[in-house]
Amino acid sequence: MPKISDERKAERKAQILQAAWACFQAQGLHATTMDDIIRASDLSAGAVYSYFPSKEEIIFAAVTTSLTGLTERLRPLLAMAPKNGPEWLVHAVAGSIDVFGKGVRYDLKRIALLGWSEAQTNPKLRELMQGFYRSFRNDLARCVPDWKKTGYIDVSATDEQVAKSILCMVLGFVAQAAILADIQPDEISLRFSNPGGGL
Amino acid sequence: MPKISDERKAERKAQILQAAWACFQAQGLHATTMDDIIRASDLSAGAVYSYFPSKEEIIFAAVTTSLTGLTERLRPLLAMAPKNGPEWLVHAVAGSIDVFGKGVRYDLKRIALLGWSEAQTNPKLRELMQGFYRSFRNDLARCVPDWKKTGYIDVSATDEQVAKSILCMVLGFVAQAAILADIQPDEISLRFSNPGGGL
Amino acid sequence: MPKISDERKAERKAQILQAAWACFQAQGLHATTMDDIIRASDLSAGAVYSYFPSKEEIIFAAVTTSLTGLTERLRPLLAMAPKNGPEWLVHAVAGSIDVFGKGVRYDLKRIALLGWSEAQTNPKLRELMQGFYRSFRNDLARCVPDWKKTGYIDVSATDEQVAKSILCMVLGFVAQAAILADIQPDEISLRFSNPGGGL
Amino acid sequence: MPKISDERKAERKAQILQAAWACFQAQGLHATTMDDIIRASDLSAGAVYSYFPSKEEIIFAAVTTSLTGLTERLRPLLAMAPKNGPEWLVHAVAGSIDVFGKGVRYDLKRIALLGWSEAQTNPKLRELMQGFYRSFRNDLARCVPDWKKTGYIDVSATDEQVAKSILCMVLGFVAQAAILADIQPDEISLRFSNPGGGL
DNA sequence: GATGAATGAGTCTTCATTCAT
DNA sequence: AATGAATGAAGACTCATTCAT
Repeated sequence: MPKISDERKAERKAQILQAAWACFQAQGLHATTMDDIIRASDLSAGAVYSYFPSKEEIIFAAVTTSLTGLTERLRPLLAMAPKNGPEWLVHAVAGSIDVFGKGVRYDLKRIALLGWSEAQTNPKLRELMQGFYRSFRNDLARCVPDWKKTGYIDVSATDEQVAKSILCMVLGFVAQAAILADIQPDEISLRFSNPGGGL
Repeated sequence: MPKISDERKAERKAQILQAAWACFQAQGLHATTMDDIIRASDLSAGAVYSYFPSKEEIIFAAVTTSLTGLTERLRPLLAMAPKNGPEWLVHAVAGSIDVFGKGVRYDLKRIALLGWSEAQTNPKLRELMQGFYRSFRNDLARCVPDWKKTGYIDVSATDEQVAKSILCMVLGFVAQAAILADIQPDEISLRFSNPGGGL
Repeated sequence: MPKISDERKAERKAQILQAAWACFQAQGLHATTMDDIIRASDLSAGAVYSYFPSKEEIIFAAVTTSLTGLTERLRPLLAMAPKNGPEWLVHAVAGSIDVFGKGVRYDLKRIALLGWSEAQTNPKLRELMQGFYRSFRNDLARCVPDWKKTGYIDVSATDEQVAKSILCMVLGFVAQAAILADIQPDEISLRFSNPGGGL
Repeated sequence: MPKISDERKAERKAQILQAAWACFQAQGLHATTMDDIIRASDLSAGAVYSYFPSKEEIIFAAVTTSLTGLTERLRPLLAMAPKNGPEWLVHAVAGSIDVFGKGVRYDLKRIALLGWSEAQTNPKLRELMQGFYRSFRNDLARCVPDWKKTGYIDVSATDEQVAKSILCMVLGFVAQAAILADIQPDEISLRFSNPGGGL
């Protein structure tokens, strides 16, 4: 076999990653054996290992890929957020997460929980994830001044606190949808007022 | 040898569970070996197995214990919720989760993620967890009519949707605190109004 | 099973080591698989690994044991060397190596070559071996003054050079016997004189 | 494509063998993978396999080459041995081994040990090696009558025994130099007399 | 009741060799 | 002829669980 092209290489990597995610989703990160991934990817052990040096790297690459894909999808939503308001954004983001990978039987919400859990004990993964969520939260914070001007949200909270609160909403949606499986993106309501200004 | 008393038995079980959680938190559910738990609990393999028939049962019991303990702590907060409003409740619940087990180096937030993840592939655990969160959400829903009367929240959302939204807030706090470790319970803000009735 | 006694433990270790040597001698250090050793020692994989943490440690322990056993056998010979002369010592040492382990189908000469080879790339083993041979050579050097007095050997060579030369003889016997298998300990002759003081 | 010339073929073979030795010396025979050799020889896997059918054959060819090269170097020394005496010969042979391959970072002494070890379990290699050493020893034996005449050595030892003893010296030098790395060819002394004729 | 040594199926990973291109 | 991706059997090691003492 002559040298394989770079595209073909990337294709194979994607093929392995997709196989891996299918296994991870069905059995969990650790209960999935390399043999499962190897069989699911229709390759030999050696072939898989020529693309990824270890199971850990497959997990890392799989999470990275998910996070990168999600970033792409969130970018346009964030661009439209300032004029559409926070509730719209939460619905849009939650909706985007909800349908992510639906065509290929891939539930990003359930998979996110696996990643979060793994990040608790895997430093490299933890850093990757923190980077992603911090960046997203910063993007959120940058929308807040506009929202305050339009009167969408209470001016007394700092931009950062608002961003944290909205991230809570999004992460909470993911968790609740993954665990209880009975919540739709547009069911989230942000209509909390503050009667009399008291807390 | 004299039969062991029931209290002694419960004590031992608690001792094992505590050892297990310490390991789980440090290494994750699957990276923790029975040997780790056995050593940490200062018992013999046989002894541990006389209290729990398998590692899976230890995990299940550990989660159950956490959930039960949490339920106890949440009960009084839920009782005070109708008159204190939703933001107070979110702060109170998040705060309660935040300090849970702090005395014994036990971070409920991080551990919760492990449990959520495991519940994705372990049906028994999934059911347990669903029961707990559904019940909590129902309790929340029962507070909503009062909040609507007091004007705390928008009347157009159903009670269930409000409960779902508040649960998002709480679960999201847990996830964000576990992953980013830079959010305090009282930073969550619910002060979103709805200018012009739009969206 | 209750706690095992220290003697029983040492016995088991010896049992494993003996099994390992049998395999090593037959197949070489690297061609021997852990499975070979496990089967030969009539234990389970887990049992073997509870006594030795890795194959490398088994190799190291096996070499150490051989070297220790040999040291014991050489001690009395060295004590008698000053009065019996160098040729006697070479014959005695070579003879001792020749019969070492003959009862248990264990040829120290052939095994020594495996160890020497391994020491070329295994630093820990190399150090162990260097320590052993250096110490032996020092013992030899301490005999030389007596030999010089008795006229056994040429006074012009330093004690250390004589020790090196004798060690050559012994190591050379081991190598030659292992490779050609046609040399007896007492065939080694040291009767080289130096006519006319030349060279 | 044009057929490759025989010289080019031999060149390639030598290139592979040299690469192999470099790896063998650094990592040992078994720890060296075909991939190591392939990379070090700057050829493709297929190319290497077109010159040698297996790793074993590479090892065999490498040893053969070393032995052949050594034979060439020893021939003139053996021719001069009868008139120069045994000690001169030992120094000369040891010296020749010592400098062998020094230009190309190739330590014949260390490599010899790898070969000896391998020959313990590889019959084909064993035979090759036995042939070489037997032949060398015969050449030595043929020098002995002259040495006896000149009074260099004791007449009571058979020619074969003297040859064996000298081979011990040489092999022992190789082993000692490879293991302890602190002996020079001319440090070997053969000046052992036999006071009073006693053994 | 308690102990902890033993089990052995199962895990990840490597690597000599082949063969489609 | 040459390439190097692919194969897959085999290797070292782990660990949940058992059971003889």
